[in-house]
Amino acid sequence: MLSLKKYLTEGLLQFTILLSLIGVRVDVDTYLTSQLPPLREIILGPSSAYTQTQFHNLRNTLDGYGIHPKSIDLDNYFTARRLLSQVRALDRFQVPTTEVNAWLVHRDPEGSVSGSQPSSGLTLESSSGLQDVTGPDNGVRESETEQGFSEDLEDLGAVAPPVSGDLTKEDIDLIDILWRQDIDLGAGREIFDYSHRQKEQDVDKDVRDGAEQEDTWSGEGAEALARNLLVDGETGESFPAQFPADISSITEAVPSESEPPGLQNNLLSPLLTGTESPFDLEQQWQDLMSIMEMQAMEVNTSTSEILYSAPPGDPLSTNYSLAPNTPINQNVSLHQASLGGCSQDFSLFSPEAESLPVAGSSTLLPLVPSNSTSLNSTFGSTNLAGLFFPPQLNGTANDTAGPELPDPLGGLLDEAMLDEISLMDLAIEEGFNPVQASQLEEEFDSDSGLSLDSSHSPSSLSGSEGSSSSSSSSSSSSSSSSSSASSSASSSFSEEGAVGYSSDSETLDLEEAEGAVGYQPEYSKFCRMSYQDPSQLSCLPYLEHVGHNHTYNMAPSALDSADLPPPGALKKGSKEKQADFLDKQMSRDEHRARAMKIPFTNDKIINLPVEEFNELLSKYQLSEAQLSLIRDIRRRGKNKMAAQNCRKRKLDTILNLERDVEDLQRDKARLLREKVEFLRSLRQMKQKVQSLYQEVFGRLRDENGRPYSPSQYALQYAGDGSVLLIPRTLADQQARRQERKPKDRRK
DNA sequence: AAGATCTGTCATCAC
DNA sequence: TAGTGATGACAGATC
Repeated sequence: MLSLKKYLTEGLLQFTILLSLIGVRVDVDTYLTSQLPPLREIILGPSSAYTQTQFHNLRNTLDGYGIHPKSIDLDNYFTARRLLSQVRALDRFQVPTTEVNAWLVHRDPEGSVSGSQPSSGLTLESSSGLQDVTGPDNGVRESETEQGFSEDLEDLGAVAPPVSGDLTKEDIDLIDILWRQDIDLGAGREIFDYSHRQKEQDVDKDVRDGAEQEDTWSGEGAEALARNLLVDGETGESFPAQFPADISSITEAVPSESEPPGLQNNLLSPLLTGTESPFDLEQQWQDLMSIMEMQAMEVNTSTSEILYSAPPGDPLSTNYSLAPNTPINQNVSLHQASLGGCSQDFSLFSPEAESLPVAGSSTLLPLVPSNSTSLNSTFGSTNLAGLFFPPQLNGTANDTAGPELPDPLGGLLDEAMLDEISLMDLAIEEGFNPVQASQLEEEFDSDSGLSLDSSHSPSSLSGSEGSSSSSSSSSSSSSSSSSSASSSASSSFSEEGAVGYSSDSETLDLEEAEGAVGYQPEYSKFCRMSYQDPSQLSCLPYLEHVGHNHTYNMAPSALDSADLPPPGALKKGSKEKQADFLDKQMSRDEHRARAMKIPFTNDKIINLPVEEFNELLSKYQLSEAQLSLIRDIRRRGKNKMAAQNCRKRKLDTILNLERDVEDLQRDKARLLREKVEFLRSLRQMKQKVQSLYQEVFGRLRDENGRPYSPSQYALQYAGDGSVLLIPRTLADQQARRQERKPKDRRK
């Protein structure tokens, strides 16, 4: 059951991730439910995170009755609906339960939705607009899929500058990989270079086809987005560009000096696309959770901090205190809040600019992460503002962190991240080999253990041994089984006197044997294993250099037919040479048998069954010395073959172990690569959630229509699933409590 | 000639 | 108990 689960999970997850990366939504949940209900339990388990999110309350609220009676107008309705859709879409972050208890959002009178966006509110219904967003996103994702993987593979073999004297080169390589991943996730230096961004924007624009230009974004919003959307040069990922100007009045509520690069404006959210979203976060999240469940790695926080501490303020380096399956309610109860002017009905989570925190005319909310302690609060019941607005509060923001974003999912991803990190730790501790990663690159999609042999040096053992025991190479526990199988094969071979461990000789390919230059044991072993069969010996002239030719069991007659030229070719003088040659070919026991005039061959002496052997002895009148010699010959002969079998078995065991090690290293490299991808996805999800928070918070208005200051208020997920706007001080207190709880639990 | 490797043999144990 | 297989150890042969 467990193995089946692992197998299915691995395969389906990889396939699903691949599909999702190329823009195809795969509803695994539906598939599993409709077609293979047991598989759902097998793969996901009864407590799976695939539990459908309940949006009933949300929908009910949306469909007419949840709108604040004081602000019932179409714009507000659409705005509210859009925001709620975004909240709904949080489900794809695999937040188990989502409800909206209340929706007390005021429409800011002066806020003109249609003012800056002609198609006010229509963006919600504009499928074309959404698709236009997903279109380039697909391109981005595809490119990321290709470049990302290749880059990861390149990174796996990359050489990083020495970090610590205690670290090995492989450790450094791994750290470098992760560090590059952080950069890829939006921390590129290009963010701070506006001219450079302009170039990349141009390139990005060129990439986009004309269809996109026809979308509903063709107005200011689209241009703004185009100006600010950057595509990572390496990964193809989009990340926010810092907008130098064009900051709306809403930004006054937020200190601009701590703003992260990037704008939140003009972000068409994939969350609004519903099931059409190419970037199915739910899917990825579920995949991630399944993978992590499968891996069940040990948590190692300390090492993880080392691993992810390279980029300052890296969300990955923060502490996560919430279990992955912790219920996270997304009920949006924006009590006492008014919805600000939706001057632009942009969306939050454009795949292209998912990390754009603030938009031109929208609220500019700083997303620079502060010290990690503010991120320790759990997602479910603590201060969200502590996650999103730490800079204003404690002033410890690191401006250089720029794209390093706070971690709205920090708590949510706590254990998951730790598990993943621990996996990385394990990989590092066990000495992940970049060379193996490069090998992995060559056989990226190949799990065949045999392919690895191609990368071995000619002097490697595997050249010939890979073929010698290929039948048992795929099994990790094949040492004993292969030995027994080979023994059985040898028994069938023993009729002709070759009671050898003959698996090698039976499976060895001549070409492969030729390729096994430098490993003479295999040659000689092949010779040994087959020398009892004269035909095999004679057909292998290249084995002549092996001087060991102990035709121990071979009768002189057999040697005649096997090793000597045809009788017609013999000259008179060569008979003596032939006799000498035969004498040399004979073993000591054969010489002794000949000297003692044993009337039958050593082959019979050795290989006959006991009954036949005794019967044979009874046929002749043999002296005591002859009988003793015969028994010694039989004993030595059998022991010789036993020794051969023993050595062969020992060698096979070693080879199987070697192969198992290779397989494990390959699996480790694969898991490591998957982890890197998962971390990337996690980062993206965090950025999206963070953007959503900013959007929601930035649109809140008090009774006077003024935006709430992020330094004074914060959004908080309550335990019942509602989202509350609470004073900052209260939120901080709760955050501290949440920090203590996990510590107490650990104690 | 020395070292490595292969092979046969012996001793021993276990079945 | 004898026969047989497995295996460590040793020594000789060969490269």
